[in-house]
Amino acid sequence: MSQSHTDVSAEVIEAEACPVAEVLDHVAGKWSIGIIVAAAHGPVRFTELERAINGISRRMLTLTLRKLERDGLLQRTVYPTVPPKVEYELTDMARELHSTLASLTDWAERHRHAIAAARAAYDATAGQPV
Amino acid sequence: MSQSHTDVSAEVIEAEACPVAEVLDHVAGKWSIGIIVAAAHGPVRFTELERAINGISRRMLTLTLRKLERDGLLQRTVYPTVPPKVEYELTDMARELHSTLASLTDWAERHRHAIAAARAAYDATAGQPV
DNA sequence: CGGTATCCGTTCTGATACTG
DNA sequence: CAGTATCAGAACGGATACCG
Repeated sequence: MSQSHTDVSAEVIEAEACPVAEVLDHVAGKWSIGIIVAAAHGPVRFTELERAINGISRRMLTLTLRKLERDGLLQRTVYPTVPPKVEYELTDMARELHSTLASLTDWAERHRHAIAAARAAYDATAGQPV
Repeated sequence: MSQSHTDVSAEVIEAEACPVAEVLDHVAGKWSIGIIVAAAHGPVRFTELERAINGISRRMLTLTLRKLERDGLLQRTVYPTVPPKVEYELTDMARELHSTLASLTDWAERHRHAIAAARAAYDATAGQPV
């Protein structure tokens, strides 16, 4: 990093954007948020998540779960019972993230329509339909 | 929405996660955040962004710029001067987002080490090195 | 200056099938 | 119940070259 701070902007990018981008890269997977939200109110089991998220494949659920676990956002607990039982619970860190995500949710909700409108306008103006 | 609230989780997902996921899908591109941050302190030109973000290709810059513009996050102004001049500026909506992103940045900074540690621990425990 | 077009490798996702 | 394995297709991202 820092190969010659010829201009200030570059520093801003490196100082602010990188950490977030890195985190978001892990949080912004197509399903991560859904899982964090679903696990926010307590430990959840694999199948519960599968049903709750509706649309996610077993594969993606597993992959996303692993990624979140690896990043220390999810704690995985295995109960060696006869029918296997595994519970996923948010770590403190993730719970904080969940709170933080709230303002983003809020922003998203508040501007959802504006975004949709902007998109429609853009498509109508720039990408003249066939 | 609401296809039969058999269980609460599903509703939470549909009510909260979807809009955010949708938004984050647009904001979480590898470069979107960088551009938003870089444009936060005023209108920027194409080339400025290209230099500021360092590592981005012309193609990705254009694509990301278009995406953000389409979503109404960026306003593109073309000055029909002899050497073409185009400026990109955050819309009010995007400026709000930028503020919101701050808490996420904060979270990321505060837990960066914890995440790295968790990852290292996970790799050491679960994915026994060759 | 500010793009667009094309090629190409990598990553992400989903569908399906099998297992401890 | 809670995964893992494999495969194929779509989307993403980078490099390069050309254009108004």
